[in-house]
Amino acid sequence: ADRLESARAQMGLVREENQRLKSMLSQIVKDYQSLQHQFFEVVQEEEKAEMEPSPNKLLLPHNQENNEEAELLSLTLGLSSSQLKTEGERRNTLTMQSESAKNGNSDMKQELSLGLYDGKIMSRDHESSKDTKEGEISKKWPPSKVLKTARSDDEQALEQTHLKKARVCVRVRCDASTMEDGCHWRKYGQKIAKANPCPRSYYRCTVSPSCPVKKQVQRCVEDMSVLITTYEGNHNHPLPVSATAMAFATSAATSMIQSHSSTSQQQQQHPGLPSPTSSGPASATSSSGLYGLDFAGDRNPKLPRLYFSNSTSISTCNSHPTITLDLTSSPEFSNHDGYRSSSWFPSLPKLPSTFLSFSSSPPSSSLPSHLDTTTHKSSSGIGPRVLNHGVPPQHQLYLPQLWPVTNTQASHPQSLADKFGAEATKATSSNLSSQSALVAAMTSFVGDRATGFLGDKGKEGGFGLNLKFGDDPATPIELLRPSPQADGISCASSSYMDNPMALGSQHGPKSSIWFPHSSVALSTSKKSACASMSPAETKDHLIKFLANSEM
DNA sequence: CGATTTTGACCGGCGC
DNA sequence: GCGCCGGTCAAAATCG
Ligand SMILES: [Zn+2]
Repeated sequence: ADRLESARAQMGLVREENQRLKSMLSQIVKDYQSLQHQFFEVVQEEEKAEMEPSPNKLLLPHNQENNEEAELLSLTLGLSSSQLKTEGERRNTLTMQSESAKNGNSDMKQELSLGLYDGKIMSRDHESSKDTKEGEISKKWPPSKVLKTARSDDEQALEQTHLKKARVCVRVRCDASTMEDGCHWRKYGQKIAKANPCPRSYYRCTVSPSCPVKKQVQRCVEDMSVLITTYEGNHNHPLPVSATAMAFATSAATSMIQSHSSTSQQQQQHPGLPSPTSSGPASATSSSGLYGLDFAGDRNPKLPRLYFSNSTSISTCNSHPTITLDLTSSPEFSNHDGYRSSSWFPSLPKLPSTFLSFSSSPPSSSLPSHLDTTTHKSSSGIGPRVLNHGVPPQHQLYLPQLWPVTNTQASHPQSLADKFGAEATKATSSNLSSQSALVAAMTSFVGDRATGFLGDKGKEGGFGLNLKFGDDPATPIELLRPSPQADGISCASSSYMDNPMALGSQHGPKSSIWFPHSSVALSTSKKSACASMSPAETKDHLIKFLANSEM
């Protein structure tokens, strides 16, 4: 009886805690959203007024070997570093002044119209934009001749580090020809890269005609069931909630790379999607502590330990700084782990390089190795599986289930595309989303309550995001979304998340969030502070950022 | 009919 | 300068 009593008490506490966390999280998320929104507005305005690449460019700080963003959002409040911040402000004012000639300097006025306007301007990429505004080419990232001058500065900056735009490579087990990440993509090319019989497809984000984001998809040579998606750039527009997860993850990773590379030059390269040609100087990097979200306290009831994947690494391929998130570990993690440690990242001592991993169970909690043996048939069937069963399961195998078991069912591998609702897909994508979303949420949470003061400025009620830390240790964190009616935001259940179309068309702008390219979020983890930026710094940025966009 | 995919031409960077 | 190579363009073909 006594025992029971205490147990009950504990449960109560836990529940309470849970509750608190929940509300906090939802709050945070809301804040975040509103923040994004504001940011977006600001950027839009700037974009509209922009066309003044040169000056901005010049002001761009060195470590800004940004992605395309540099040009598009050259005036955005640089999130990457504090100095940036200030510079950004300055820039802001500048542009404002110049622009003020036409229309006041107020940003809020044009918010709405801006969006539309923006959309129109770029109706037709190249030519139209070219002739529209006198000579303000500038914004077209499709690099090329025209930009030459405008970019030169950037280029130089890039050259300094010998690196090109950062990329985020995501490995995920997926049968569909392309991973559903919530965005809309248009394929613009396909090529068979050397060293990999599987053709590589090139996609470009079509959500906004001006969006610089690109991605390339290719199957993994070693394991055909693994899809390697490489993202490049950050969206310059709000995107459907269904896409925020990935977007966030990638943008965060990107900024991470940036900050990382700016400080330390450790790069490691790996074969894989990237062509083998890449053979730059690659120094091993212990990415362990580097990445945020390594919520220590696994024992701490407060925060669950999060690991994104058992493997995240930074490398350089074709002079593109690349961060790789490996989400393939789920079902047959042991295999992969082995594989990975042996061939994927040969030089990397497979240390628990954690980025975000979503296993609520502590690493130590050995996961039943049998798990892999049992679950592993899944999608397979295709291609050779190179598995080194023999390889000793690495220490870091926590994370048995990134996805619910259901996902392993892939009964009809190929047909994924059509039967979108199919279990497999659903499980996969939705969870992927949830996970990332979770990360996002957690990140911002841990990152800083600074966001808190943003209060309820959020116009659209944000997508109520409720976290529920499963009671069952085996069950990873679960993301619960409010019903559509709840807040006007769609995506009631995760299943909705799977269909971007539905989201986009039915719910319009309301259900969108924009993740600029926040470095803020990422570097905020507590214990594992990013080498390049201390939490404090981050906080500072965040605050400044907020203040900035607040006006 | 608009949006997207296909696919071979085309381009710039790089190593030789 | 040449050819390989990762990428991109863009016209034609398809899709829905
Ligand atoms: Zn986009």
